[in-house]
Amino acid sequence: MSITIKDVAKQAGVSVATVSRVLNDSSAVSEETARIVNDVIEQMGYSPNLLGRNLRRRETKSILIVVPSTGSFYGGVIKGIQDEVENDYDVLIACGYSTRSTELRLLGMLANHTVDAAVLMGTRVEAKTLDALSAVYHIGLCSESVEGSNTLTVLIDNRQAAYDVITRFIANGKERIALVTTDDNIIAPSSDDRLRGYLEALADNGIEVREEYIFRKDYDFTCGIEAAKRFLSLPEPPEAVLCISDLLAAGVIKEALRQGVTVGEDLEVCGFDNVELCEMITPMITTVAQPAYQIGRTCARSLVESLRAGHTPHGTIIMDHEIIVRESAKL
Amino acid sequence: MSITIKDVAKQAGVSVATVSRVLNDSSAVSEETARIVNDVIEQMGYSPNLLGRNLRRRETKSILIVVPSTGSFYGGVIKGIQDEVENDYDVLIACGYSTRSTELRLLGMLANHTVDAAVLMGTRVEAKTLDALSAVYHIGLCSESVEGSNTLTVLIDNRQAAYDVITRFIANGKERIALVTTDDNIIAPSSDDRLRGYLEALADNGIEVREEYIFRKDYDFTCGIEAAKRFLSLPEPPEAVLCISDLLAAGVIKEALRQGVTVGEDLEVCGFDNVELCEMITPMITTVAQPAYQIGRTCARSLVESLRAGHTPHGTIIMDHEIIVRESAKL
DNA sequence: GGATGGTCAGTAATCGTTTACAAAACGATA
DNA sequence: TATCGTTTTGTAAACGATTACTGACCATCC
Repeated sequence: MSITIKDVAKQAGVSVATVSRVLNDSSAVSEETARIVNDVIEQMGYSPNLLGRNLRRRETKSILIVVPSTGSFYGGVIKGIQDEVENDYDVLIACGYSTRSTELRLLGMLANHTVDAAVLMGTRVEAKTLDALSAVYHIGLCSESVEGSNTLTVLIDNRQAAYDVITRFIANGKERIALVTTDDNIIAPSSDDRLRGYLEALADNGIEVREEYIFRKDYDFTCGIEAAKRFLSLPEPPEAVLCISDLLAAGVIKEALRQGVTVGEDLEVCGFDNVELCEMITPMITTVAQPAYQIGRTCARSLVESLRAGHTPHGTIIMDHEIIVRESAKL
Repeated sequence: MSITIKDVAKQAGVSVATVSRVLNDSSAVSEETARIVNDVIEQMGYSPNLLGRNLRRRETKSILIVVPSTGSFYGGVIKGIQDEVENDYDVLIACGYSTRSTELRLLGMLANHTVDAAVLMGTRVEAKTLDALSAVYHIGLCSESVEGSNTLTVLIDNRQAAYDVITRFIANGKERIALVTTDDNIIAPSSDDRLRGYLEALADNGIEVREEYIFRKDYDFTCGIEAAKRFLSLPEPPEAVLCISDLLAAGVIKEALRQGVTVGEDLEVCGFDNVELCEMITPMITTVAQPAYQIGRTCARSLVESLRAGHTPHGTIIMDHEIIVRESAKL
């Protein structure tokens, strides 16, 4: 079938050990022999079977990224991880589809030695299970924490980010400020934190919270449309809206435009994540940017270091967020 | 270190062969023994080392998808592949970043037995190399062909799709019809086919081709903006534009709006791919939908079948496209 | 000339599984 | 009881690599 190290050895007239040495350190092998072996390898098109190698070495030099969906926010994080590990590790991506069983199945790749480490971007796995796993395996979370877990987590201060946006809305004279968020705080505890920031900012500025200004449903575009419909049908519609994702913001904007509301004037809209979409729609979306690339790199660095050091990584790393002002909100 | 089959065997007081049998067929093992072994496995939290297993079995039961970028068009194809192989294969995704060397490195996973098959969505690998690889390994292409290659390819008839759109434009009385495409026909031969369809449709309807109506640059949003700027500065600007991606269409629309042109009336714009973005921007984008999910499933099915049958798959499979009429073009 | 040391290469054990083959256990039959 | 089938189990050889250990070979030095 496939060409193995044995075939190369035979062809080159040396032992498999020598071939292996050429493949690796090549220190204790004469130049002449190395040349011959390399020629044979070249000529036969030999490529070492990583199963054999990894089994023996007890490591795979690859890391797994579990994304909840094939959406586009993750691109930055993935690139960051990729760049950080460069030639040291292969990066594989798998989709967990936000279901616990799929996620656990994927995390099983740690146990069965398919990968050396895993990065999750939001998960349905509970803190207890996660902590049990991350005590033994190298696991990192990006952008989304898990309430009560000590697993390595790299993310922004979501409470503060929301607090900042609301504060700026208020500084600009807005008082009727709404929030569009998700009711699924299992997979997105960040939305809880953002809600908290929203509430605290209002409280700190003596503005009372109006339950009708908080729309909770799901992450996506259509929910944004729904939210806008609700808000705009209110006797006193909000003057500003913070959405916990850019997709939601896009939905709000679309519906507002449809109803003839001037977004950026009559209604200010701020999103979250700074996905590419933000610059594509008219008006362009003002948003809170997460340093996705840096989050990825930082998480990967921790993972690789701990892999090298032979322990598992823990704790939370907070990265800086940034408010990017475009057209949909002046801020 | 990790728990192995030997540990389980010892603990259960049986041989490793018996444990292995319980793990697999479990046919020739008594119920009593099976129960004991399963209990021990459960209790010790044993999970078989896939490196050992795969090495022995000479297969990994996993397939690799190489995407050119982390963009969102691929979601559908990925889901299709995923669903088709369900519990039979793990699906791993890696990003080739449209560089030949990265792609080749990833395809090396076939040679080193990390995966059983690979799916590419557009590649920079040349036909010769690709054919050499696909003669030995299980490789499939989705959505983008490679000129002159016999590798299994699943895609729509891009020439026909463009032809259809242009024909409909003409039927609606448009004569000044532009095209926004890429000049990179290595990675996207589909754009060549679409160009051909555009030209043929014009020719078949006796409309002369105007070189200034063809904008060639790149795939993305900003190129769409550039294209619109060019078109709209022409003494006779086009009445309709076909863009070979939705992102380009979004760019064209954005710039047109900025210049006060009513998209869908003064200027009709049609995109390609039917990404989620289409419904998000105002006006919503009329586009050519590829049956991404079906493309993925079909490709995966071929791959799995040939894997089972022990040969490599070849040839081209054409799927139906569909024009989805929204607001940016009446068609 | 024999002891010493340094290079270079080979032998064989090992990583964790699966599985062909052999052997044991067991009940049934003569 | 001896024999014969059937289960059921164990032994050991793969799978393809790495690497500790050993030894061959050669040059150097006393």
